[in-house]
Amino acid sequence: MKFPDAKKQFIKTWGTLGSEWGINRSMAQVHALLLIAPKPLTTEDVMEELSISRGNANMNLRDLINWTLVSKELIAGDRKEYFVAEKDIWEIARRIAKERKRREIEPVLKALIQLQEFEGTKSNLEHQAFIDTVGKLGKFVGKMDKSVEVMLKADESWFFGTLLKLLK
Amino acid sequence: MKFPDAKKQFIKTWGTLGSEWGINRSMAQVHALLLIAPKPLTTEDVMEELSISRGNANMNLRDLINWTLVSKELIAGDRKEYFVAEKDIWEIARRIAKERKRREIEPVLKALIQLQEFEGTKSNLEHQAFIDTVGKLGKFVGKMDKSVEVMLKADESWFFGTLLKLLK
DNA sequence: TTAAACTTTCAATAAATATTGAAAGTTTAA
DNA sequence: TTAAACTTTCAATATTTATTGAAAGTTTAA
Repeated sequence: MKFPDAKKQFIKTWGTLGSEWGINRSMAQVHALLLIAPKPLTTEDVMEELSISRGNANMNLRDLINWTLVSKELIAGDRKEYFVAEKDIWEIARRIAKERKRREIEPVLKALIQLQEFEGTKSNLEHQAFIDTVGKLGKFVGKMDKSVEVMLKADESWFFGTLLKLLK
Repeated sequence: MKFPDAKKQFIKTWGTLGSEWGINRSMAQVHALLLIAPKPLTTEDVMEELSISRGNANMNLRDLINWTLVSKELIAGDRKEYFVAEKDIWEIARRIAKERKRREIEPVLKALIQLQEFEGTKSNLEHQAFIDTVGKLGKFVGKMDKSVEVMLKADESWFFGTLLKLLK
């Protein structure tokens, strides 16, 4: 396989994964492109490589910066903005985990805890099933949240090495 | 908060989480409804409770069955099909993990391994950056895959117990 | 200042995805 | 058998989400 095809294939694969995980396909593709770029790219580079519009490239780059997966880089003597992706895979995983925890797990946890205030009637089957499920789900999501915290504090070799060895 | 509101709130919360994770909002809502149902529901029950069409209810129930999160239940002397959700939260998590591993992680891993066949030119910066990133990503996704395998074999108290104890 | 170089915004449009509902298909009781 | 009871399918439609591109906004060099 020649380089241009390998590159296309990689971008496509990452884009597919992104969309399966609720992430905009273009955003995942811009990320893929930057992940394999040996040097900072401009908005124009991204537009050209992925055949997307300026607005699209700009918005997705901005989103990637919000996710802290990409940062702007200034190059002396050039007015253009350049972009680079974080290349350390473990660091990427941590940043994604951190954001998803904040954006998704925490609000759900909060909602579930709030729903635990519902008291209901002891003799009412529907009420009891609700209380039971919401209680168990709340506990579970709480543990998930704590687990992500552990992962955020850990370093990669501890996480994959020590932990997984202990769990076997 | 009264029961009907708590119920609505729960269904809404679960639906939102679903759509953030690339799952059809209706499918997540049908799941939520079944999770808190004290007894099996029919397609009609689902249609009515969620104000969705017969076709929609049917398709989402079928999808949930494919995910092994819901099963059909026969009630003697009744021609209708009834549906129940798995209620054990750890079991739900395992089944989701199992399916996502199979549908998403494994194909990406396969693609990344295949891309590692690309050899490239030593003096070519682009080639070297590509090889480096794809190699590291492949290793990482491989570890993720293994971790999910561990989780699938573990039981809940072992998994969260060990993990969370190590935090302290 | 000014104007060129560059970035951002956003209303219009396109594309993707979900939903409907009626028709076709299947099963069962009589 | 048949027809009622029930489930599934799928083309049409609606809804949501992503993309475009030109205009507005910002920054910088001269």
